Amino acid sequence: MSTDFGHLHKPQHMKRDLDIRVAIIEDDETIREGYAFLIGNTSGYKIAGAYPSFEDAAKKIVHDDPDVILLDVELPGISGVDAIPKLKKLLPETHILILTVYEQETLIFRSLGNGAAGYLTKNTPPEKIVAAIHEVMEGGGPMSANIARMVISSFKRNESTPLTRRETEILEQIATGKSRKRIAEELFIDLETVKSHIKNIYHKLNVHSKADAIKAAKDNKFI
Amino acid sequence: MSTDFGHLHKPQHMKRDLDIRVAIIEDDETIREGYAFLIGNTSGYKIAGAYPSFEDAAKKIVHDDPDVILLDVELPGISGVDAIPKLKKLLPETHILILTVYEQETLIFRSLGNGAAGYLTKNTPPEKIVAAIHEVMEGGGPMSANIARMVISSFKRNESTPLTRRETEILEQIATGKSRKRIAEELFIDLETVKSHIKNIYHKLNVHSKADAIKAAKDNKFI
DNA sequence: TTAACCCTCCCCCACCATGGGTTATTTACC
DNA sequence: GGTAAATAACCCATGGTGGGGGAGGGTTAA
Repeated sequence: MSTDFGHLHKPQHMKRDLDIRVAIIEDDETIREGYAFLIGNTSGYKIAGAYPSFEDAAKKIVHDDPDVILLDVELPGISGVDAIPKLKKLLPETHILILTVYEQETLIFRSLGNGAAGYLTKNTPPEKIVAAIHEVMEGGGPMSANIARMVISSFKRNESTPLTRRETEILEQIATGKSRKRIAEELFIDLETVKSHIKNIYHKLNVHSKADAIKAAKDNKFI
Repeated sequence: MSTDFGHLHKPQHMKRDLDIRVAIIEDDETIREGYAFLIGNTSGYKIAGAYPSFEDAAKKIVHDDPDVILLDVELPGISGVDAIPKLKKLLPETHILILTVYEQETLIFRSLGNGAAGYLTKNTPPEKIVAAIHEVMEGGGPMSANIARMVISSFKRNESTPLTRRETEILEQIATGKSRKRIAEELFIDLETVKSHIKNIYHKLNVHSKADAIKAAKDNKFI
């Protein structure tokens, strides 16, 4: 099942300790073999294994012992996103690099949340894929430009919030689960003042509950 | 106050519409002039202005009209982080690229939250700085490798959570401000079951309130 | 100097949620 | 066949939430 082009260009018995061992989990055979050929023929890199699904990988990947896994997010059987924690359990020291056509926010953030070290789209040129493998080995976090843009904008607050500074502050406190009383104490204001602010927040956001206010504010990046 | 090396290598009247206009806000004169020289002498790029502080920039930057601003986070007077929203207000279409020696998480996340389009450390080689300017113009989000690593790991969940899947799910719902009753309805389970899960969560996290549970879980990246 | 906005505080009301104790069942995976 | 997880039930006392109104003092900008 595994594919190894390492012997094509250099003797394994000499350099295998220095080579970065790369595994590929990708259901499309053409793409899988293409990456394997690319990486296997790059000096300093070696294919440790190539598998069409997580189920296939699970049987051999611990023995193949890769340093970096290139992982597709859409796989037959268990999805790539859900495979991440399972792979981390099998190989805790191995870096997982997502390589996929998908650019949906949920897939990106679920992948990174599950422990992926980087996220590349498949239009990434070969030399950048190799550079990204090197980068994860150095502790970096390689991302395609559009992925990086989405990741960065996920941090960005909405500048045109209808909430005042105090209202934003209080809504942030509410979102941490604190009671109005505790918020009042920590901000050194009266409970009645907190209640007034909350009423104003609810009016501005057109909601009638804590949960709806938090959701509206998060959706609009007011907090 | 502004520095312009554009005339050194090409006629402004011909190519100025095609050049990317770059401004620099950096208090260290040597560094500021160095970047200005680098960028001004790169084909396709032009220095629109170079200023030692936000206060100096504020007077002229709207007239200088840059496409990209290179911004230091530590400046005399108003800090670079706090200058970001003010610059965005003056020039809403302009991309802000942080260029700094600081790698503290709070500075990074506050910068990105305030609307920075990218974050580079000052050990970035000149050609990568120029590439990053190009990348923000294309809608990307350039980051130094170590910055990207910090950003990605901020998404990463803790795999060794003491909470079960259901407990994690319920604590996430609590963190959105929903009541136990509403959580029960949305998960199609009894209110008493939700209460049981919450009691177990509190025991495992050694807390005695909603707010403390949310804080403990967020601090440890259980949610 | 008004008006607008923000932050602050006060009263009223009805209703619902929270924290904690204990025990017990069913399901599912080693 | 045992352990862990998810489910549910009963008890208790306490506290918080949402919404109605009004009102004073501060700043800022037209």
